Amino acid sequence: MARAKNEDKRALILLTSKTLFAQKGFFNTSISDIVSETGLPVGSIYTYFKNKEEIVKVIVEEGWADLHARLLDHFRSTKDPLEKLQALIETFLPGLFDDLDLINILLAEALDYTRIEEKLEELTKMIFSVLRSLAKNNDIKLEYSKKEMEVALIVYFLGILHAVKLARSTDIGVSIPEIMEFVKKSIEKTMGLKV
Amino acid sequence: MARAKNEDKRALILLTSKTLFAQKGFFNTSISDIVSETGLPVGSIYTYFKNKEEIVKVIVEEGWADLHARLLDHFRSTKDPLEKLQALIETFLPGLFDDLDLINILLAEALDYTRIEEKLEELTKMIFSVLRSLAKNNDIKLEYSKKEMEVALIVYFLGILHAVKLARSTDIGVSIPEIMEFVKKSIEKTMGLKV
Amino acid sequence: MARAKNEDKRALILLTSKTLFAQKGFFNTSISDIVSETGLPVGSIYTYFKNKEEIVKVIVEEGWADLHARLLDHFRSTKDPLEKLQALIETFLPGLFDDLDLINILLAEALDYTRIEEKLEELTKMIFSVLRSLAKNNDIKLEYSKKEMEVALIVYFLGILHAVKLARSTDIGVSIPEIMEFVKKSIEKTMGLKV
Amino acid sequence: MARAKNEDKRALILLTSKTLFAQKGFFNTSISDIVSETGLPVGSIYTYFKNKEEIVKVIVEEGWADLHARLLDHFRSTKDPLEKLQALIETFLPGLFDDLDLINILLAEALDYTRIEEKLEELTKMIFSVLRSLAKNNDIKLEYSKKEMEVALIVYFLGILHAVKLARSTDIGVSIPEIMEFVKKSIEKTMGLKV
DNA sequence: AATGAATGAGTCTTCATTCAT
DNA sequence: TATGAATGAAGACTCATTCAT
Repeated sequence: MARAKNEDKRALILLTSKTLFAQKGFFNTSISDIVSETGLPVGSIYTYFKNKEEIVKVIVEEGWADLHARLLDHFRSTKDPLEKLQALIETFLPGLFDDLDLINILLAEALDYTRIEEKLEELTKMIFSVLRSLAKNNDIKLEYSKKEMEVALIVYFLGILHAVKLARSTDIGVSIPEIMEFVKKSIEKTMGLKV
Repeated sequence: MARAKNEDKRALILLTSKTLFAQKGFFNTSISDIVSETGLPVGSIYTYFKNKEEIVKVIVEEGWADLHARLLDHFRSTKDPLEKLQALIETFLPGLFDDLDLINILLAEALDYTRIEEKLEELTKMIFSVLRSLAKNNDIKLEYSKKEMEVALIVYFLGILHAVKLARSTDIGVSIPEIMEFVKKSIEKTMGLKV
Repeated sequence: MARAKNEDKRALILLTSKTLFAQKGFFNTSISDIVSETGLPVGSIYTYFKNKEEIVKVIVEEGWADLHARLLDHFRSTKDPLEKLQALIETFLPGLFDDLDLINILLAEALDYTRIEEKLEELTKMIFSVLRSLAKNNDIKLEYSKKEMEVALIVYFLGILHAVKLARSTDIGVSIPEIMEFVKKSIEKTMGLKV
Repeated sequence: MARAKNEDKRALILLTSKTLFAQKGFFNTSISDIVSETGLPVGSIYTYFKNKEEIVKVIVEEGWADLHARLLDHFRSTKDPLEKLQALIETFLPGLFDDLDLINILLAEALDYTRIEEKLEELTKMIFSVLRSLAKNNDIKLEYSKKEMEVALIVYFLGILHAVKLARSTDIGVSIPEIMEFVKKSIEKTMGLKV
């Protein structure tokens, strides 16, 4: 009885807000902007979300969960660490780069709204374990300690995200394929193998 | 004298705003916060700056100019590219890392208020020319093209800044000295020499 | 059976609302508060009551009717005006004082939602007639005219209620037994007899 | 320099709000009502008061302080306790009754916004000391203990205020002069003297 | 009848900027 | 020039009530 909560509306609010937050920033996007853009009445925003802050939080949380799940899928589809690495580079990263809105939000506001450090740690661990297996399998002597790898991965990941963001929104003179190429070459150099 | 007093006020506004913007963000800092913190009357803020936006712009612009000048000073103090590189690593970077407030502002809001891409380009060019001389002087065959170096420098620079920011404000499990160490090692690996 | 269930719901709404209105006030109590506290669906509130206002009105109306009925019962149980007076003082007043929630609502909002003056008049008449019979029976010469008695009863009644309210909710330094004692002594003084 | 805060505006806001609060109640009076009625811009309300709640608090606080001061003046103007009592009855009470708006606010909302019990205690002490001197001077044996007097004064005061409120706003059948008369007679009875 | 999502007018409050003094 | 009161559009959010299911 009574109307059931409408999943489509929730999704519409999230999608619209994500675009707006990415374009204009969280603070420059008003609830009234979201209302105009979605065509929903103000009240409806609040039947689906406690407040404006919760909207960003959910965008980040669900966006990240999605990325994470996709990566896990790729990792589970093979045992070979090299294939895992390839999946990471050829499928996961481009997929992530497509979600520029999420990247924007993550880099701009996520710090205040979600534990970004936990997410980075999750990711770092997964990649580190792949690289280690890869090294083991191919008899590669890694020149970096665990801690060094950790630092490297964090710096790379944040750097790549930010570079992609700038690549799309400014005249930085660097393209996304070039960034992809850089990532690939770096890994190849570090691991001494072709991907 | 009166002039000096005015400069003091301007500087006070900039310093206070910088701290506040870095701590609470641009949008969560009100002019009235700046007024309370500086003890100046509201009107004064507007005799020194056109509006709130101009305050961030000046903070970023002057902050960057300062960094840039410091780097140039170091570069001019020697002809030896290795010494230049060392100055970069041992003086410039730590100096930059000390200005965490500026880093915070640059990464969070700068995009909207200043041409960060131009600044990155400036920096990239300087470093690139150092590395090239270094390679030439030491007969190192650089394995990266100019474009690749550009991409690499951008990714590294942004990644390092963001990592430092996170290192200070969250529990990311990575310290600034570790980040410094990573930078050094990366350069040594890439250039095949000790710094 | 189904009917009984409905009566239960209606009663639950009234009881819960009464507590909430007394605790937080009518305007600080939202329908949603009543919903949370009762566990009933919002819609149910509106199948039992036209709107929020009607809930207070019913609380006051039924609460008063109950008090009135109890008083009448006591009065009917005896012919002796002295016993009536005693019933009034020893049973009715303490009973009323126990319904602090009703007192709170009556004093705070009743004016807007119910004809409190009619209720006061009803009560005043009953008490006045008791006192008159008492005076007659005991050959007491009342020093107050009818009008004066009316004023006195109104002032006393309102003053007592408000004092009880304050006694319970603030640190007024006066207890309910002390108020009871004052009432008794006043009547004894006025009527020149022991109760 | 700059405009000085305008005492007239502050007074206008207080006066207007007092009337509105008394007429429609605190919760039924919106800031926007105050704005319409005063003709001031919204912002101005907030340059003079922190928020809506502060407006009531100030109304009550300043209103009470005024009453209190007036009473003190009367008390200081004479040493004779009988004259003090007369001042109380013939000047202070009528003055208070004229400020019906304040009475309304005091009885309706004061509990939540001001320590009404402290105010009652202040008043009670003053009156009690007058009555005691009076008793002493005239060799009257007071039949009430200090505590009893306290209770009596509280009940009387609250009862009178509430009765006056009802007398003005409803059809309670009792007039303010009649209430005044009752007060006078009660005191005369209790103290055994003419006022 | 029962339900609870839907609605949007209305709430209080903020705040960058202006301008009278 | 220095000041800080004045301004009002815009902000996020609430909530009694309705009505589709």
